[in-house]
Formats: sequence, C-alpha cells, structure tokens
Amino acid sequence: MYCGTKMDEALMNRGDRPKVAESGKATPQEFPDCPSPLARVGRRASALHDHLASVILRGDLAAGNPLPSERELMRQFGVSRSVVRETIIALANQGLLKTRSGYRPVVSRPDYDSVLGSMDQLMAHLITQEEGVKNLFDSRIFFEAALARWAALNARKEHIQDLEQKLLRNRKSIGVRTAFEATDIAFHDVLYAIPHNPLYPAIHRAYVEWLRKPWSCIESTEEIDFMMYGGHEAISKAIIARDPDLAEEALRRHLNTAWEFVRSNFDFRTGNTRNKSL
Amino acid sequence: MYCGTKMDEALMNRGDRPKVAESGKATPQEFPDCPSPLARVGRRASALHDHLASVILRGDLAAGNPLPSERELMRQFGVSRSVVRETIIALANQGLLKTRSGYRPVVSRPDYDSVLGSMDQLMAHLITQEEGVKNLFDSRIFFEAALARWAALNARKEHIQDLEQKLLRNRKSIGVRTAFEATDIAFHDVLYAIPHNPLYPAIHRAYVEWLRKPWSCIESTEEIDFMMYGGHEAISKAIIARDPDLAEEALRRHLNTAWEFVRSNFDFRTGNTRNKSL
DNA sequence: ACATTATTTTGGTAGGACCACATATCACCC
DNA sequence: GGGTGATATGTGGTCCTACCAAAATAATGT
Repeated sequence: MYCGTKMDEALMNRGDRPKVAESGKATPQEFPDCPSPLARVGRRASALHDHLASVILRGDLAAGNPLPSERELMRQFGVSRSVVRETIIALANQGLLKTRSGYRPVVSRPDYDSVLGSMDQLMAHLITQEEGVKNLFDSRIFFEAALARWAALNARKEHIQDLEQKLLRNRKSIGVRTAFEATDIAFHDVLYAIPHNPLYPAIHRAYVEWLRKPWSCIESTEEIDFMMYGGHEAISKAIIARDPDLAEEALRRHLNTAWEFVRSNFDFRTGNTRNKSL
Repeated sequence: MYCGTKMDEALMNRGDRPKVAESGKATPQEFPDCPSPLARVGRRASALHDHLASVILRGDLAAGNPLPSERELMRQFGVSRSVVRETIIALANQGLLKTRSGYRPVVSRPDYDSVLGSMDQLMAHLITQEEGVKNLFDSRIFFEAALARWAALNARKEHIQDLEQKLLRNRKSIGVRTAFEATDIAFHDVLYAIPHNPLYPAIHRAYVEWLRKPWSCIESTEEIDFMMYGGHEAISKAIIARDPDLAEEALRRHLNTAWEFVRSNFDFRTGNTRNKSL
C-alpha cells in the first residue's frame, strides 16, 4: 500500500476548469488551435477523437510530426490519460497515427492507401475461405478487365511507352522469382495508372497485399514465368492495337490462368501453398 | 487521499497467475476456448485483440451475442481493465463489436459491408475536397460502366425482370423525393447484383453512403426526376437489347449528368448544397 | 399483478503508481 | 578533445483503485 507522496502525473488541478499555463514549465509545444473545452456531450474520448482527427485531416498537423505526449495532451484538454489513450488508439487504428512503444505517436495523414489499409485485417479473415478469395479475385479480374478496355481506348503515347518498358523489364526477369513478381506487379500497375485516378493505384496495391499469399503459391519456373509474360504481352499488344475487346479478353485469359494456379495450389484453410506432390 | 479499504474491482490476486475460480461467484459465462495464458510477447492489448478477433471471426462467438463484461474479461484473461478496454475499443472500431454505454458489447461478425464501413470516417474526410469527390465519383462511373457492359452480355432473364420491375417503380415515384431516391438506388443495385459477387452490392452501398451528401444536392423536381428516369430507361433498354457498348455509354451519360449537377450545386468546402440563387 | 424503489451490474472516466525502453545529459577516462 | 559509460528524464504500456451515471435486476410496497 502506497499512498506515498510521489506523484507521477496528473498534477493539474481539476476543481473547475484546467487552468491554462498554471505552472512555469511553459508548455513545450502548443497545439494548433484548441484551448478547447472539448464539448461535454457524449463520450469524452469521442469528442477528443473527433477533434484530433479533424486537426490532422485538415492538415494543421503535418504528417510526420509527432503528437504531444499523452501527459501533455491530458493537460491541454483537461481529460484523464485513459481518454487520451483511447483516442490515440482509435486514431492509430484508423491510420491517422503511427505508434511505436517509447516514441510519441506520429501523424500520418491518410491517403487512399491507408484508407484501404484499414481493411487489411478484416479482409485477411474474409479470405480464409475459398469463397472470399474467389470473390476478391473475381472483382480484380472484373476491374482490371475494365482497365484494359479503358487503356485500349484512352492510353496516351507516354502510357504506351511505359507499358512497353515495364513489359521489357518483365521479360528480362523471367526465371528470377522476386524480380519477376516485382516486374509483374509493375506491369499491371501501368493499367491502374492510365485513368489518372489516384484511387486506382491504391486499389491495385490493396489487391496485391490482400492476394499476396494466394498469389505467391504460383510457382515460378522458367516456363510458368514465360507463360505469364506471354499474357502480359498479349494484353500489351491489344492495347497498342487499340482493340478494347481483345485487350479485355487477353487480360481475362491472363488472370483466369493465374486463378487456376491459385485454385489448385492454394490451401484455403491454412492459407499456405498446398504441397500437392506429397 | 483515500487508501481506504473499499475495493471496486480487480480483486483477484496477481502475485503469480490469476487463480481460476478463486471466488465462489461462479463465472457466469465461460469463454469459448481460452483459459488462455495469452502470449506474453508484445503488447498485451494486441494479444488479446488478436485472440478475440479470431474467436469472433472464426464464428465461435455468434453475432448478436454479448461479450462478457469488461470485469469478467480481465478475470478470464488475467489482464487489467485498461487492456480489456483498449481491446474492446479496437474491436469496435473495426466493426467486430458494437458498444453502447451501459450495455455489454455485442458481437457483430463483419461482412463486406462492415469492412467497407470501416473506411467511412476516413472517406468522409477525403471527399472534403472537390478532388476527392471527383475521384470517388469517377471510380463509380468507371465501375458501374463495366457493370452495365457485363449486364448487357451476361444478364439472365430473372435479372432483366428485376431490372424492369425496379425501373417501373422508379417511374412511379417520380416527383416524390424520398421514394425516387430509394427506387433510384434500387435500380442501380440490380446492376451490382447481376455478377453474383457479394462484394459488389457492398461496394454499391458504400458508394451510396460516401456520396450521399454530394448526391443529395441534386434537386428533385418532376423534370429532373424524369430526366434521371430517362437515363435509367436508356440503360435498361440497352441491356435488354444486349448491346454492351450502348449500355456502357448510356450509363456513362447518366452518371455524368448526375456529376454535373453535383459539381455545380455542391459546396465542397462546407459539404452542403450550395445556395446558388442567393 | 403492477408500479416503485433499492441494489447490483456495467461501461466511462479520473488519477496514481510502476515498468521497459529510448533518449538526453554529463561526468569520467583514455 | 573524443569517445564512453552511468545517470537522469521522457514516453508509451500496464496495473490498480476509485467513483459516477445509466441500465438492469431484485426487492418492496400497494
């Protein structure tokens, strides 16, 4: 039993309102706007959360900057550490903050990537069944087919050049697993980039992330790589030929082939590659 | 200063391990599997979170059922209430739990909707700029155009019937704002339903949710409703005629018209309808 | 049987004390 | 001086106790 005199924190008086700047310590870093009585309705944590979220999202707190420490925040907003803590956790879960033990939380303004990234965990579980992976993969085929069609109709010459460059690199990396995977992704990424909508590349990255495990069960022999490359080449040619139907069909064929590999080699229960020869 | 003898909670002894069933109180509801020493690595909250998440996602805790109380959980897992609390907050933010003050948290297994729903808050802020709304709207047009094309090529007769039914209802509700909006959504929903991928309807609901405010700035006079209905009719006809190009074009025209309304009437700063006649 | 009032339960919050770890500071030795 | 190790301080993570308001439940009076 302590009841000792040592006090760790929470030294500010609460009787009425948190007095501002009561000690001579001189608040190290003041906060953008808010002396902020912090609306008294509902959960305090929610109020603080909304406030900080809007501060971050409005850009008042630039990404990369650290947040004040938890102790500092409780002083500035006149709430307990529990509330500050809840808030930070929630913000971190949303991708607005990155927390490392021992460091102050770091602001990270969310872009489309982190928005999609917030679905990672849930998506990971939704694809523990074949149904889930299939739905996801299907949606990718669907979306990318539309992209191929769009590319065939709207690609500019710089896109075409990009496409050819990525195709070449892909060819050169046949047989080298990691390199081939990377150039494969880079090739597909061109399709997502052509419409100039920043959402699409983010969607691509999300697909790659979510389908990483199923995808990685596709073996990487020289033959298979070559076949995959062939698919890319066909897509590329159709796009260059400005033939949307052909482009879509080539892409569907390509990804359907990939799906067949996944379906036969991927163990949907364990999430690993099935050792079918065993 | 208290140091009193009253004890609220945390009555179990910690010296070593939490003794199981130390009091005669008889744990009211046992937990699916885990006496669970709960891996000692990393953050305790993360461990608990992962554990509970997997329990829920595996379906061991059916949706709708309440979780044990926070006090109960700390007993069962031998952690402090702070940790339990953190965990619950995180799970709630992911949509795996629903919390109401005063009630026990309720399990809600996530489907595609709640996965997309977890992006709501962030998306709400990403579309506070015209850029964001435009990107989102564009992606919808893109996706839905592909759906229209798909529908023209693959719709079965029951889909066609559904389409006609929804179209009829839409026509009947011209002039009645709320009804027209509802039947409008219902019509578009048919397109998302045709490929039989459960992701798509969820995506549609997400679009509707995210674009609700911009969309609602489209006035609802009899004329405008009629024009919108005309778009639906054109799409429908093209699909029935099995003409993918026409279907895509009709849909693009329809949604682009809607976008023009949004662009001219929506105040991207405030997020409200702009009062242009003022 | 029903309305009304205690009692208990439950989430929400406050506040205090540690710990492990990271960093900053500074004396100390070569 | 330039390391270099010890020490002080800051920070997130955890535990604990306490209290409150609202909800649920039990007890009670009519």
